[in-house]
Amino acid sequence: MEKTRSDCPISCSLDVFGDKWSLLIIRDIMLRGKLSYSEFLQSEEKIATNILVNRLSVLEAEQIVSKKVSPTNKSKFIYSLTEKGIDLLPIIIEIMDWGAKYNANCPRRELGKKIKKDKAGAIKEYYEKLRNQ
Amino acid sequence: MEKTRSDCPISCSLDVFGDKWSLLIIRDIMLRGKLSYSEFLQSEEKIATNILVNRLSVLEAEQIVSKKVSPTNKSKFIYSLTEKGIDLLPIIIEIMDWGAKYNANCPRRELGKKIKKDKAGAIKEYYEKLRNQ
DNA sequence: ATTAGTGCTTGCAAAATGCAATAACAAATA
DNA sequence: TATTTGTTATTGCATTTTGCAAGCACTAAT
Repeated sequence: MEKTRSDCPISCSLDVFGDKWSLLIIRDIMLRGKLSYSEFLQSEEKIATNILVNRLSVLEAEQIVSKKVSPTNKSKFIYSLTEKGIDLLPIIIEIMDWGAKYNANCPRRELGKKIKKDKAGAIKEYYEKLRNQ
Repeated sequence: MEKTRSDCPISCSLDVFGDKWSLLIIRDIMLRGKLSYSEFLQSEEKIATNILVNRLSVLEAEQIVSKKVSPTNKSKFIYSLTEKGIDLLPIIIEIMDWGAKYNANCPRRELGKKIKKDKAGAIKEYYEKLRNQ
């Protein structure tokens, strides 16, 4: 990494993923089963290719995602979460919960409803799901 | 607000605070008892004045913070968290926990240790503290 | 041999950020 | 009253990041 602004853990975290795109890529991998560059590009927020390349490389450098050649298609790369990346789950869940609570236009779907009913249970469930893949 | 990128609650949340500075201002109010423009300026990350003004106005427009004239000094403004702002607590806590876990140079202080030992308890405790002020 | 899929680069315009200086205003002080 | 200090905010300018469109390199499939 370049340089940190301070030794505050919040500041250090934001140095890594404090932007409008990084956590959306994490969301795609974590909650939507997306694995590849072209799948990330298709998300409804329409990330630009140069931003996507840049964020993936930062996330890889920070060891939040790992990049491997696809076993089924040698010209394709597969991105997956590392342990450090999986540990972003509670942050993602809390941001989702807050967003759903305060945006009338953000309907809670399956996971959103589960979070509202039993947040700790939802986190636990998804942790297990993520660790076993 | 301008326009949202999608109706995903994570995306909508990041539309509001997905940058390197907004959550640091929230941190200052929430965990460090800072109240005023000049106190925010003093934080070790050294936010620029134009960014600070801009973020405070966005946070106020989003009803995350409220701005009032100081009762003790009529030429001073006091910023405080609204209910919506207080609800950012779990996000702040999770980001702090992740940052402390994965940055060797980010020592856990009081709150950090409390989070590691009993995260749910720490959140509950700070919720009560924030609601009663 | 051509076409389609996949990941990535480049160029350029627009927007955001960083930095330094300074303004507007109120309160305190000389 | 005049001056200084404290507080919030603006401005100008350089730098960096982002957004967008086009295209490149390579592999796989037809």
